[in-house]
Amino acid sequence: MAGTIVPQLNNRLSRGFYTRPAAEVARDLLGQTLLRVAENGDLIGGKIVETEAYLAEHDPASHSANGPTRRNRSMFQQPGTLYVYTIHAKYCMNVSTDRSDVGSAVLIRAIEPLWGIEQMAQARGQSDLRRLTRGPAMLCQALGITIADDGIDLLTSNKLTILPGEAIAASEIAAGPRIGISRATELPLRFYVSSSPFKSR
DNA sequence: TAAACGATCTGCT
DNA sequence: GCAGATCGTTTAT
Repeated sequence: MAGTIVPQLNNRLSRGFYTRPAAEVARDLLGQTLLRVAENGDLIGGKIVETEAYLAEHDPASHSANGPTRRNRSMFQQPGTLYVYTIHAKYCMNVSTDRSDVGSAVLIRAIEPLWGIEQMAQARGQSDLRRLTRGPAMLCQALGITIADDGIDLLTSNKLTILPGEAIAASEIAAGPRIGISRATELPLRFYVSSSPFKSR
């Protein structure tokens, strides 16, 4: 069982992994391991099964479309920086990609819970495995990620990182329109593992 | 400083 | 499946 394998924190995805166009990073994050290290050392996380790319240029749906602001500044930090924002009174997490100065990121929308399921259930006030991390705000609540985590570096943080996971077969990877946006709705920048019951739709 | 708007979720049918 | 809650950020006055 995958959940019994203890993740090795010294084996993180590299800076170079994130230093590529957002769509590539979004696709390649599928299957990787998102891991939260709790205050008491508990490991909480799982396999990334759904992401969305927000591009550096010509993407009116991106928070960075009108340049840097106080809110989106983490998108303009070095690749691998966490960008947490509030929307509808909830939190969503992204990872900065591409180059520091262009403001692109990948939204992590859903994971398959593998480690710390008890802790996630408690944080969510919900025992149904399929309703623990099935959307960006649910995911943040399950992992205890808040606006206070905005700007942390996934390559050096002791609290949150991404490790290499299992490879996903190309035939299992699907792309489609991003969810919940009103502009650039036609671009196929949402990527997901088509067979996973943990993707948001 | 006021108003509008979401990269959403939950509860109820 | 859908209507309604929700509140920080942005943009306009």
